[in-house]
Amino acid sequence: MLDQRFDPAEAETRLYKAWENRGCFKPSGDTSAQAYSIVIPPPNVTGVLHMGHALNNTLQDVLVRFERMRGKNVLWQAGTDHAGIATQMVVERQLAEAGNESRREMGRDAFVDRVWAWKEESGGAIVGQLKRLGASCDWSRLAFTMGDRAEPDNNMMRAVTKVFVELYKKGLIYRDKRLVNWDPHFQTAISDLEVDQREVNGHYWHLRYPLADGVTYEHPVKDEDGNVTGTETRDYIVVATSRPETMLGDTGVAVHPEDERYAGLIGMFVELPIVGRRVPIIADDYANPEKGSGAVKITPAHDFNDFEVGKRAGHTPLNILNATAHIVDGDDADAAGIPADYRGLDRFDARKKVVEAFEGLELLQEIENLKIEQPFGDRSNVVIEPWMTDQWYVDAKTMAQPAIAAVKEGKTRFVPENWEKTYYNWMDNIQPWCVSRQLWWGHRIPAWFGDDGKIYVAYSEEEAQKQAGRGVKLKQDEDVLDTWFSSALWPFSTMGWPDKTPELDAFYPTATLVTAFDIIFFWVARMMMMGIEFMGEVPFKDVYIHALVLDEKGQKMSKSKGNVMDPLELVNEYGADALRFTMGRMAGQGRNIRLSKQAVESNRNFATKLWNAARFAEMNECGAPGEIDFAKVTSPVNRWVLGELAACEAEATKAIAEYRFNDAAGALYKFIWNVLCDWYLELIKPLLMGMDDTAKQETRAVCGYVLDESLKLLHPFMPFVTEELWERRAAGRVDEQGFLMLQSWPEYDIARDAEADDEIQWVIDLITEVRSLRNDLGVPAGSKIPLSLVKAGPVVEDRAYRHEDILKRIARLEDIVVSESVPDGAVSTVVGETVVALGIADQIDVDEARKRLDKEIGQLDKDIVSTEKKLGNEAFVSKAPPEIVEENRERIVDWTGRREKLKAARKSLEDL
RNA sequence: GGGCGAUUAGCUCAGUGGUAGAGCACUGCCUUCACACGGCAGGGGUCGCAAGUUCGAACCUUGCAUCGCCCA
Repeated sequence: MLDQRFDPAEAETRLYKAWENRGCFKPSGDTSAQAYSIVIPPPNVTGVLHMGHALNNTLQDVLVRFERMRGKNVLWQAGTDHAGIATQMVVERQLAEAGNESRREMGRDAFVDRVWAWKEESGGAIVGQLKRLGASCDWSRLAFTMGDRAEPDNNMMRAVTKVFVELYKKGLIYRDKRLVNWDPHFQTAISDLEVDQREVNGHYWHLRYPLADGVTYEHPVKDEDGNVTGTETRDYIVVATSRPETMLGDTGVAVHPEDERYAGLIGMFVELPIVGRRVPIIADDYANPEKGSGAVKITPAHDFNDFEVGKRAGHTPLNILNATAHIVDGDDADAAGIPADYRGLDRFDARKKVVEAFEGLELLQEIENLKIEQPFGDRSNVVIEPWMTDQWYVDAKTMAQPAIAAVKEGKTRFVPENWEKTYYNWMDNIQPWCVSRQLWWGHRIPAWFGDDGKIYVAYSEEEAQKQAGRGVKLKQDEDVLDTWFSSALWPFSTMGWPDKTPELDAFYPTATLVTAFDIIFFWVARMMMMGIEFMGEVPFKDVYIHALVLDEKGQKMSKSKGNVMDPLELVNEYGADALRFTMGRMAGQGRNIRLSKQAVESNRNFATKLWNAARFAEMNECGAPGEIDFAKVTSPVNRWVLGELAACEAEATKAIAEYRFNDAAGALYKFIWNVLCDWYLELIKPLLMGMDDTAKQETRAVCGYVLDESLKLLHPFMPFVTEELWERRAAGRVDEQGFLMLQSWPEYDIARDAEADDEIQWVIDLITEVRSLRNDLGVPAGSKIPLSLVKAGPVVEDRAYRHEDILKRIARLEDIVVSESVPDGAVSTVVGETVVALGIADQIDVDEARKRLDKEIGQLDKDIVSTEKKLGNEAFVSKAPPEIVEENRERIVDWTGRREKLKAARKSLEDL
């Protein structure tokens, strides 16, 4: 006997282990079957499972379980990435907390050893968490972007080296000095995508730069309303800046070429305070006349826009900051003319000192308070500096072209389609991809600097030495590659590339990539470029972009807002199935998911409902019949439910195949709860308890069959409760037939039986109508009442006879008779074509009954009038499709008939 | 400023030209032999606003408003 409820905590780990131990997650290896593969977006090795992962992996698991059941040879490739900065940060923090020597003190090799040790010990906790969720990845192939340390020659490492070397040979990787986003905390370049633009309270300091050579000009003066009232003579020009310290590196002041105020100053010079440098006033469109004073200081070495302006004007950038964001010392300081007392100052101290100096010189015109956008490192949380350094770049612009074409040609398809635009937008404006990072944890760049001043890129130091020739001393580049460089190879490196492997033959290109939109830039684009370049084929056919998971108010979950929901807590409380089904039901295309505990709870209830349906089946000996021959099923209710089952299967199958997860989950929910539990199980109770043995056997078989089939259909979404029931419903079944997760996805040889459908629908309508009347009129729930079918024809009489037991049972009827007229003391209504009379007048408020009828008659009046009006419209009749016109005509006939009968019923109440 | 999207019942959302829907919440009744994590029955919406196209618009077009996200 089944317990009253499913116990997820007990069953989930047990079932998961059983699946894993029997190798259910591995590809079937059936090479005659169609291959289906998904590579997991590798979670960060330092990561913990968040809602985004829960959604992402639930959807992948639904697809993978579905396709496995459909008989495909399925690989869901698992793995994690090494997350350069994040991991290095974790280990550095540990060192600091333990009071150990720092990274720099212990040296590179020791530190990297330490990171590997951490990775082996506590990295990849998220793998265990994915298992809790039920993710059926092939863990035996668990990959890591840096490969297996015990095997230094592993393919993951070789893949990265090969890609770097070959791209370099093709000129698609090069070294360049440009501005990068520099993280002064980690002292490394980071990508645009790792920079958070945050709005913070800041200031605009309006600084007066004295004009050189005694030049003056007339500057317009405005009154409070902004009207120009006159001019004043100025021997300075005002620039506004949120970063006054950068003035030490200014190379000019820019004004808009059409800004009349400053037209006469173009070509003149200012004399920079503090550093005493003469710099030119130039014309450039970048200066915005509307913003601040309209004049903007230009610091090419420390601002991306200024860099471009400086380049146009031919200025040499002056670097004033070092790697830790302190003012430079030495040659750079000399070049910029930085006074001794500024050298070595922290950037924020320097800012104070510059402002004080301007104040002292009476050159500080104004301090404006306002919100400014400031760049922060998403890992370090410090302000990012644009900084000039030598870095390695991938020529993304060139590599993007075939990647763009592949989507245009439909080789890769975005679902939903509109994400193509985001992809194109990003790809069309793609910047050189800076792939070097000043970190120790990662793939060391295979480049060697010779003492001959040349760079040698090679597979190994030996090879580099060969290139350089004897006598040249080589030193390998200290830097490592961006984590995304190796992640970009994921769809083929995880399958063994650069070696030729059976996996690559079978599973590349992958079928689908499942990811959130914020990863389109990070990852999808880069995999496209690398996949096409090295495999000659796109890495995936479909890219399914799913929603973001927000809190119930629609806000992004974040630690600082304190609205983070932990998926594992929800799994513990409600079970993995409940969370998964919630994700599935809410995963509509193009919509974000607002997750609430309540939603998860209601889906847990759904699991309980299913469980209890199985419990009912067990109590009534509805076992597991295996197959059912639809042609031999005779009872209308059984033929009806089989038709409903087949319709549900068709809808669910189509929906999953089209990534409409919410539609699939919705169809299953409706079928199992509203069709199977609400009606079918109720309708068959008399058959199961009755004396007709043939009908009983048929019903037991159909009920058991429909239940087992429901388990199959629901399995991709709710793997645990369905697997548990699969086993519990038929002892020993798993040993004989295998797990539910390995059963074949249903394909039915079942047609809808219109006659059975009509009949059951009539029964449902009658029951519903009687219940509604009873409730509305306050008939006591327990009282049994007589029902008359007035002037019922043979079809209705037949149905009433056939379903007498169930009608009596759930409509609480005393008896059912066919009569010539509405009996005295009866209140009537209409079901289908038939007037149905209930002998309840003595138990109810007759006024209520009259009101109820009046209301419905009134509604019909309105509907009939509006439809008649429509049909009276010549334009409608002549232009609308004939079937629509016909539909409206039929509607009028139906409604009028119904109205007449209701009016008669109303009349019969007059006398009471 | 550019792009994308949203606006339908109290809440979360389906619904892409033909009688406005679901889940949750709410109200009433019911502890009936699968399930109170339940059953039954109800109430509740001029589909953001305006104009247009159309016989007919929640749906198509345009404009506006509000909100969200991404990019600059």
